Amino acid sequence: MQPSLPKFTIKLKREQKVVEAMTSAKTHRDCKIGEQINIIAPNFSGEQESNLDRRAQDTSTEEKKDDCSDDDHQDCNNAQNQLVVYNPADADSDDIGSQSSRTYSLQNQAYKISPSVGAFTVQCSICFKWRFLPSKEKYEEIREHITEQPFVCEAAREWRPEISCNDEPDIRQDGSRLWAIDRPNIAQPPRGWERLLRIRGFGGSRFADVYYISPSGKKLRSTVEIQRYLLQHPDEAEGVALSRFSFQTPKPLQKNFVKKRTDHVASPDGRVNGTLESSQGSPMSWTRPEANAELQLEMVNYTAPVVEPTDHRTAPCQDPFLKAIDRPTKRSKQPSGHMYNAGCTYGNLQKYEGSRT
DNA sequence: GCCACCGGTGGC
DNA sequence: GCCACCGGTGGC
Repeated sequence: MQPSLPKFTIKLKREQKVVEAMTSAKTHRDCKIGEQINIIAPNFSGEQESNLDRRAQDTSTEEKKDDCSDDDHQDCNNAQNQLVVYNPADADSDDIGSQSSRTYSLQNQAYKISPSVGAFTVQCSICFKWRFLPSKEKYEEIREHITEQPFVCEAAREWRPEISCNDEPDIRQDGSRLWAIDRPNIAQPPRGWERLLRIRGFGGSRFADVYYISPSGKKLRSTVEIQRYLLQHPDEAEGVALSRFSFQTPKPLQKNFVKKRTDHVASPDGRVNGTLESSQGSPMSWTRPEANAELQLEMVNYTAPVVEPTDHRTAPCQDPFLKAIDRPTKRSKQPSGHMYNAGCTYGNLQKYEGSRT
């Protein structure tokens, strides 16, 4: 039994994807912070699912395969303490780019939700069930110390007094989301500052961007900019250490989510090096944004989602929290069909990955 | 003109 | 291959 390691999940706004982060023993060994990100896209087939929340799903009656073939999440059996950055219904949220927060009711309580990320969950290190977190702030608080202080259901009683490991998980991995591994132990932003994670579209040159919003609303995108800003705004720099800022981003499980640096640019007909790009040529199953648009989270009147012990490898998602709409890409330059082609099954993904260099 | 988003690239 | 940084650009 290897030591438990953090695992994070992020569900992307309007992308019907969950970016899930977990820490595997391997990555912990290989990486300074020992994190990876697993992204699971729409129509993700359980047959080919990752092992990200295998333990969580093991709480159901279904049987699991033990193929941890992917090097990046091979130590899936140690996936614990997962955090999920999960986006609530954003159908009415056109202010995706804004920094404003919304309030919604979660089990008769009002919680502030970041429009850029949404709701957050964490995986219990005891029962491996996933629990929603009431806020991004709580997520960041837990993430900051997730390694030395693994999350347990009991800790959720802070905002859900009745919760226990005996309750159904709030969320399970299914095929409708994108998974990525977030980084553990990222310092909470200094008081008055906000850390923003923006997920890019499929096939981009990188997976995500991190921004910090200063108390005065200035958006900063690198430590250089922050350092410069602090020098120019000493009133906001007091007690603010650069070490409090981290621009580390989650990493997608779907390895081809991010275009390789050596990848060739696809020609207009979608061909790369004479072959069709995955978005058109692979047998992936895609979810169009229009289809996703009708999927909305139901964060209001929240109760712990009751998930039947069905086979998630084939059954559609029944958890209302798993319903989300996609985050539109502002730049029309990126074909939406390409972007939403992230909705591949895991098997297809691996097949595709196998063709990568 | 602003800015969110994306790509490119140097450095490691 | 990954990260950090920053320039380009299209939508508004």
